[in-house]
Amino acid sequence: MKKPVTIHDIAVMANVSPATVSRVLSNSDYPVSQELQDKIRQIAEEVNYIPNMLGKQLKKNESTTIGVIIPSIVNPFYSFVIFGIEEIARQNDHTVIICNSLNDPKLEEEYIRTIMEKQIKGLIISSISEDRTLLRNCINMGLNVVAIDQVLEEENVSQIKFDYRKGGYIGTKHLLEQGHTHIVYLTSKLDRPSRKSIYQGYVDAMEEAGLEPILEESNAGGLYTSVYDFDIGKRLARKILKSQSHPTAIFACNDMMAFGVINELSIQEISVPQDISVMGFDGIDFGLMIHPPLTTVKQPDYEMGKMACKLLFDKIKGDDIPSYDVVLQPSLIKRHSVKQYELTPGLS
Amino acid sequence: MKKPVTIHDIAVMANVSPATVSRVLSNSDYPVSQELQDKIRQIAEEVNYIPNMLGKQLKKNESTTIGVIIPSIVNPFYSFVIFGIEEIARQNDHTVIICNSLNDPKLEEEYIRTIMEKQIKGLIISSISEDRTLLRNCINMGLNVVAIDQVLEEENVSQIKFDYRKGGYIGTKHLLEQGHTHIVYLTSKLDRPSRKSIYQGYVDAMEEAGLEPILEESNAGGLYTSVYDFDIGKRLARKILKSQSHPTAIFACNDMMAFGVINELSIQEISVPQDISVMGFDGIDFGLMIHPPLTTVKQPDYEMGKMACKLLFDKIKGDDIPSYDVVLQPSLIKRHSVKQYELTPGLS
DNA sequence: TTGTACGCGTTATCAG
DNA sequence: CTGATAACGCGTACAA
Repeated sequence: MKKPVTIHDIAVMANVSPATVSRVLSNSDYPVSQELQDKIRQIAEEVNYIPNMLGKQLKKNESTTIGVIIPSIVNPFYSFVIFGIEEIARQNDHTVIICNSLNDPKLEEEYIRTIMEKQIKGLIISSISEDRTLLRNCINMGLNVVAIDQVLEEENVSQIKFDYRKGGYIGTKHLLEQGHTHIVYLTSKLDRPSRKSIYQGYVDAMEEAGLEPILEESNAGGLYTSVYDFDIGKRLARKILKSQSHPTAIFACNDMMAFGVINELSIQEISVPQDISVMGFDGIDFGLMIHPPLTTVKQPDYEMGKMACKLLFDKIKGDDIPSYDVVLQPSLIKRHSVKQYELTPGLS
Repeated sequence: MKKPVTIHDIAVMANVSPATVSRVLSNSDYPVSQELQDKIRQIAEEVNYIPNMLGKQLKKNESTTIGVIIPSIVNPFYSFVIFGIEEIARQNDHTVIICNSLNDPKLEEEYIRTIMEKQIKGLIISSISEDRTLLRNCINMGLNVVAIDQVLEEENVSQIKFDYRKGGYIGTKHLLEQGHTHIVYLTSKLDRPSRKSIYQGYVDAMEEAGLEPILEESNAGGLYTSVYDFDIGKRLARKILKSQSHPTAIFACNDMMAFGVINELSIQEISVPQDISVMGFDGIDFGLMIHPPLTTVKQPDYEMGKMACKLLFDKIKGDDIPSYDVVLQPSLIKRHSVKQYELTPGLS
């Protein structure tokens, strides 16, 4: 295991100064004679020179990696977000470090600290923490931050927002347009702004139609596996079936829960959508693999990641560009888990 | 955006030398009087000192990040692998950079180079490339490598293997034991050792039972999305139904394909498992969310990631420990996509 | 127990 | 156009 070769080594081999080698090998625009350029490049090639980023970054105080903090990568939604992020990062010759906060503010803080220590200049975060003092500090020290998924109202952080309320609204609206009037909304704990917004959209659409919103909320808090939401869906579905309310449609706050609902209904031999219609929220690919394929509200995950990363590089490069937010719009994916009733003439 | 404070700054504030500050703040075992320790720590706290890892690493030639190269994070299997990796990495105060090779040897090479430039000492890789010269070089220069998923027969790389053949064998065996004799094996292109091995296990079990193996192979090559495999499953299912072969069971080379098969069968109103049984391979969580819940062969993804990362740290720390491989065993997850025929007395 | 001085690999400044 | 030299922030012989 020999020592790696440095520009100094190459310098002595080529009988030039390390400065000249640096200028050539780092593609500086500083003028160097073609003759020396060729010579140096050839030697570098021969000895398999690999530049040391640490030295470079220490000197230039720049970084070629960005940090991403999300609750958990074991969630198709975030997988796609990261996929988008990584694509843009690669185009900008940056690499991505992934941090699963597991919905734990303590872990989140630990990761932010690590990111600062590593002199990373850019962070994309879905923050779960209430306490913003650390992040505030880091921003003041030059960290560029883009928030996704969860809003993060802080000066100088850009946000990729998503119109959750509208998502809840158009999902409900679709059910109404198909003739449903007895629609219950299923959700895991309404402890995050995003979840509240979806619910709000549902409420708005219902009230607009002069109908009574019916909420079924799970009080269980914050795990992060997909099976977990699935189970919540099953449990709430059972609860609804036992109750006296007989909805014609169920709107679940995410696709996993919707899968759970459909699963439970099919076990109890209630057919979807003939007996009860089901609407999801997220638009992950698996929705089209189940039976019936899930009608759902699409939250653009991959695009969200790409946008977030582009925005981040805008911030990192142009220090004079003002922070701006982007609000992505939901769209409806019509598949086959929602039944159309006889159109009621009164509805549009 | 003020300059970050360094140990030198703290040194002047405390009227001591930078060396003393370094010794205290880096928790060196070098003796420093309690008095000074307290003083220095307090000042560091007050001024919100954040150590610069770059300087530290440049000096000590150590790294606190490991690299992971996998085909695509948008694949539940790899998501879980990474989840396991990150957990162990965190326990060892390391951070993880994710590289999606997208099954492109060119990209893979690019990432390996980047990892070397960043002076990273540990790499976990599911390599797609045929050409090992670069990796060979890196290993000689001190890179520690653990291979997962795809075998990588190189001196000094440890491997987390998985007994694919056995997986194919026990999956088939289960179908045989349930009384099936007409079993067809569905697979995407047999261009990787892992896929060949599963198929081999299937063939072994069939021949052992004196039955004819039937192979249905997709010739389409290398995309990386889940929907892709799903579609292959659907297409191959259609092909089988059109053909004169009338299998009682279908064994798919991964769960996504199995989902596709089940989906296509259910669309054509062929009921699973009453008319045709389906066996998957992977054991991802979604298998239990579909109808019927998928019987499948489990490949331990999360555990694979954890093992790989532990092995990697063994290599990084103990430079005298010999490389060793770990072979993980498959297990059968019995759910409800396989029907039991009347037991044939002749079979065990 | 503390301080001095140097070097890790690189780039930027300045002088030639 | 090229070279010497001084940083970047930190750890560590060696000296005191």
